[in-house]
Amino acid sequence: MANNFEQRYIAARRSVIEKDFMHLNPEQRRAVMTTQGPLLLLAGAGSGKTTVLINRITNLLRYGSGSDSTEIPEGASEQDIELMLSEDADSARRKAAYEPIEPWRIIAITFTNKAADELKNRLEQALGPEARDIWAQTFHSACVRILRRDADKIGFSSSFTIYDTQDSLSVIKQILKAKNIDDKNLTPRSILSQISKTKDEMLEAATYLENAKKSYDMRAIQIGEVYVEYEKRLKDADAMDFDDLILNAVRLLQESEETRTHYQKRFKHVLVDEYQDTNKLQYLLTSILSGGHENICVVGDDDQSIYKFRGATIENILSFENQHKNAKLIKLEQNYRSTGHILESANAVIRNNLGRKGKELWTAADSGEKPSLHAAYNHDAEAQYVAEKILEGYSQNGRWDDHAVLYRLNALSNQLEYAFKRRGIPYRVYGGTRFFDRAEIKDMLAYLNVILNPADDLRLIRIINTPTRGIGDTAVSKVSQIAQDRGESVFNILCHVEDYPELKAPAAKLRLFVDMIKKLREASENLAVDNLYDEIIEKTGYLRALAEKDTQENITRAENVQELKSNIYSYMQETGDATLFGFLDEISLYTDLDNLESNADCVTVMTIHSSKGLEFPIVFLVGAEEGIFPGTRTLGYPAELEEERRLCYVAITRAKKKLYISCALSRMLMGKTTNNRVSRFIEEIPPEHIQKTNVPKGRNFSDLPTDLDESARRQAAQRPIRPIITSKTAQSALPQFSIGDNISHKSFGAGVISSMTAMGGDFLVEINFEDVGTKRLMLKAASKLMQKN
DNA sequence: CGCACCACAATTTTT
DNA sequence: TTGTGGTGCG
Repeated sequence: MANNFEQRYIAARRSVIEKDFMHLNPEQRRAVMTTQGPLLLLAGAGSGKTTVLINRITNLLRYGSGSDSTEIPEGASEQDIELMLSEDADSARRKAAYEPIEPWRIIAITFTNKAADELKNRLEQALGPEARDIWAQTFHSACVRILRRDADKIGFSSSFTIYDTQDSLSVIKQILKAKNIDDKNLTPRSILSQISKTKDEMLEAATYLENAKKSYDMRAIQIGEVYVEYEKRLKDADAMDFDDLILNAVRLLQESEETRTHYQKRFKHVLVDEYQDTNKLQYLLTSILSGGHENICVVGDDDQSIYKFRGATIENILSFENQHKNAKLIKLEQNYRSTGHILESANAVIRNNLGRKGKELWTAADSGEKPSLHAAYNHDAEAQYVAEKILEGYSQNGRWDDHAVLYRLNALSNQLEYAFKRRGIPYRVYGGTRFFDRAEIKDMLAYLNVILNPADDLRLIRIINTPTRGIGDTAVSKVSQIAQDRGESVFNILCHVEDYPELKAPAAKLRLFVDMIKKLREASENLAVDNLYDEIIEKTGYLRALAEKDTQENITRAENVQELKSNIYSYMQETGDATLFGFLDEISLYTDLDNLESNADCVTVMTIHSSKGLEFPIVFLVGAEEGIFPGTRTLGYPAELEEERRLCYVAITRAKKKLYISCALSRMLMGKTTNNRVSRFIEEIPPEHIQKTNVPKGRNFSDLPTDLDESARRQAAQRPIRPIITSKTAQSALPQFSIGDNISHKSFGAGVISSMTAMGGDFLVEINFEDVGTKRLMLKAASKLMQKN
């Protein structure tokens, strides 16, 4: 009897909760309502996994484990069941909740800031302000948060600094110099990547070196020696690199029981996005965090694992069910993104991989247009073909940003850019130097870092002669040598230059520099961050130095220096208690400012890798040739080939409505011309799903009759090139300014726009300034700093 | 110290 | 072919 009552209670509760999630498909709903224990969510491309994550968290907050718990509350009664089955939805809902989870007990981990932000925003949309208490963070920022609390337990201060990759590389370069290692096979990059791998294995530097010595591996010994020194220098500088953030967080959690139990008790639910991209360390972190309750939900797609080269191990997802007993597996296979033929093509390609869980995407949408394969005469003709198809698409729906062009190799972007420029197609290439990686930004941040912490030798040396103040390499290496020998910071040595006879020559200049830093430090105690920043610009003369030459390059740099200030502003606005430390901490892990300003109507041009997670109505996949995609390097290695195939799968599944695949009969790459066959991946698409045009039947393109080549060549040459756009089309991207406008610019003051020339989706504008004369600026960047009068 | 010239190498990338 | 980094000179 009691049993029967329990069952009815549970069923009633479940049906109440289910009503809230009827907008989801059955698998999605099952995922949302599975709240207990380990859950592996295999989410195919475009299957709505973020939606599931959001709804799952909603369910946890609202109903706790009500949807799948077998427990019932004490004192549950028949009346409760009746209430839950009644029309009174509000009361029913209240009754259905079973131990609802507080938002701060949930941690959702992503890889990129972009993904974390999207998650945060969507959570807040769905749940309101209480969503802010959910830890929705990247692996790295979550680890920083954990480390800032307890870093002293593992020998760092809680205000440790974070070295980015460039910082790490310059430390390694310094070490190589000091150790006099000059080996072409031991580049700083390769050493760093070995160090990174070693950290992923959780091997101490000393242990790594020992092992290397035991096996008489000369290369490893050298790397080991560098690694030991590298670790020492970072420790001395109270610094961690990106890998250390995860590694040290894991160590901290392993070594300190207090810390470990603190988080294990705190977090009742751990969710991990893009699980196929995790490495061993990240796996460890998530399993420690979820230790005890095992409420860990990982979402991923083994078919989209494309980051093996940076340590991601597909094993994590393939063996999740072994690592976690009682793990449940739910596959999301219904695709809401692409039309039928595109999906079938993707399925047909990925089916050839062996190392996968196995999924078949399907869609309720109609089959749509077939993907097409176009073989162009050469890379030039291919780019023209793409440009024409884009113009065609634009004329149909009046949007550029419906289009994306994807390629395997960055090197393929040149031809496209050229073709787009000639036709006035506005485009944006992703993946250039990022804002925070720009030298001028790193310089300004270095100043801020040094002001906060003068013992930061790395950053101090970076700016000691930037802008130039007559302190040369010899002076710098003397000072840092002294600092090394005496075990003091460079700044300390500089404070007492007079004590060192060998520094007599540059002493005056060094003292000037130290005094400046000291004054800025004093100023930092009283000034708000933005005013301090102005003071730095003033005292260092950074902008003045840039203004000495008004090259386009320097103008852009000056603008970037100003732009950083807007970051400071927005930080200050968002944070009640804005401090210099707070600002630096926030941006140390935030690297993709560029993405924020991408709302202009442009064609997107990028690598397949960076397209993961995005979608576009019309997608072009260029360079679909053997030797490029898959690349020559991968040919003999089945595992590598499978990764390339996954990459192809990612590319295909970006397309919503139309997919244009193209290849070139002959292509020049790195100065050499080659004739390649069509990519094997494309050949794997059965003819009923793909439309081939102009594709030769022979084994090799060079089998083609030459006259066909000739006519194709002539055709390509005679194709009319649209004049550079002067009219609305391109201007729709950048509408605010036109010739003759009176404007005022933050750095240059008042002026009049005298000319505008379209350039690759942007405009080169010439402005006559009252004070500083005529300058030529790129409008996109400049428009942020100026306004119409 | 800054600039010009030459050699050399060149998947994919986030934090 | 293109971009970068190192060297040597003014």
